[in-house]
Amino acid sequence: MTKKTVKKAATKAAAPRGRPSSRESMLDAAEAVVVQQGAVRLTLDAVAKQAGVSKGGVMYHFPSKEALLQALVTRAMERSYIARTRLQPDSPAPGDILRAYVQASVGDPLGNLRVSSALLAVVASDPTLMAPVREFFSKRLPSIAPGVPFERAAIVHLATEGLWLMDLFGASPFTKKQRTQVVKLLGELAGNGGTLP
Amino acid sequence: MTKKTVKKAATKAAAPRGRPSSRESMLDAAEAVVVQQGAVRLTLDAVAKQAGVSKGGVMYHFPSKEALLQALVTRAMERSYIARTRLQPDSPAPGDILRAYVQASVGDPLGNLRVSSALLAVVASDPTLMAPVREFFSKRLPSIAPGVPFERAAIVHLATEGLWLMDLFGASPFTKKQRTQVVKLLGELAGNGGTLP
DNA sequence: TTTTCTGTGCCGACCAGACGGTATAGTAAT
DNA sequence: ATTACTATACCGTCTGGTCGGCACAGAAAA
Repeated sequence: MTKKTVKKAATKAAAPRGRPSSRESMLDAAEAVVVQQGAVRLTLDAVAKQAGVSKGGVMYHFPSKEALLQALVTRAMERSYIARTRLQPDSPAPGDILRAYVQASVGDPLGNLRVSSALLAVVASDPTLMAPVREFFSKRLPSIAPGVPFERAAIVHLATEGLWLMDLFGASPFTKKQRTQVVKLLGELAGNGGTLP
Repeated sequence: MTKKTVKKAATKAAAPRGRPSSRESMLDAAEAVVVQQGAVRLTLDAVAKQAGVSKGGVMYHFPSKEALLQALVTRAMERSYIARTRLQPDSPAPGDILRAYVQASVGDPLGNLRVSSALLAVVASDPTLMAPVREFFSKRLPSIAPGVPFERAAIVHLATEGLWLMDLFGASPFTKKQRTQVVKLLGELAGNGGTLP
């Protein structure tokens, strides 16, 4: 019945003290459940099963489901922030940060699927938990496009989010080639040089 | 003893002619529940309560929850389509349809909130039901922008969806003034004349 | 006209299972 | 012994779904 797996031994030693890997793997499991079964089936049992632990194990790390959702949204924002800043040059020219944001948002569809799944689960379960996300979103645009004209930054930002949305719904109307083309154009528009055909 | 005559054709071309009241009001109730409480709380009981009927009454019109979700997504697409085509001129010039789409997507935030809530409930509950929506989305862009260069149409389309997403999350980074400015710019870009600052 | 029949629309009680959460006993390593 | 973690059992509530029945409209029969 219950398979006692010992697979967590891998990262335990490598991980710095204080941040055990099982917690992270449970968050991974939660995202996987959302991707595979939908947000309403994100239950503690489902997370436990997916993570290969018991429900008690999940409850130990997350005292309530709300705590799980909160951790989910926190990690999603962290990842989103990290993915963006990692691509940033040390001394950015105007448009560089915006371009890094575009790349981070569309460059890793699978990673972004996880982020969006986490957010999806949160809006679906408890919209009030989205407050920090709202703030995160609201502050993003201003911080993202120094030296870029407002309208240009706004359009690039919105279009990037739109592409993200399409991925979330799996409803992109673009072929691979078209998508590449659009992404390239977004990158050019992020700099001040690009123009629209 | 209730003989269930199979005469009841499912939600096909059944136009809401004869009975606009109950069924529609239940769908309204479902959307209201999602808006107010989140998609996971979209239960048959909640819909019944919101609509002021009993659960049995809901089950009479929608034999299963899946049927309810399906009706929800169908109506959402219909509304979205209607809202767009209503703004269309009789003999559209290049860019007119695209501009009508922008206006429809951005002009009625409250109506769009209902549409997006319905879709949100569906992705959350059963992602597989989104298939028709995907098709709807995929066919929209090509049909929307005849005579407009692909890249331009793509950017306008994506940015509009992005704005829609921001509204859905209640996370618009724009002030009212800025939003108006962006919408205006989108309208200009929809025609072939607009340029980016 | 009055009575009987029939189908529609809805109700309320109920069920089996799933849900979030609690309590507790256990293991392995420090 | 303490700490860090896991597993099992259980509880009260909620879930989607079933079922028998009620009210009422209109058609049919008297």
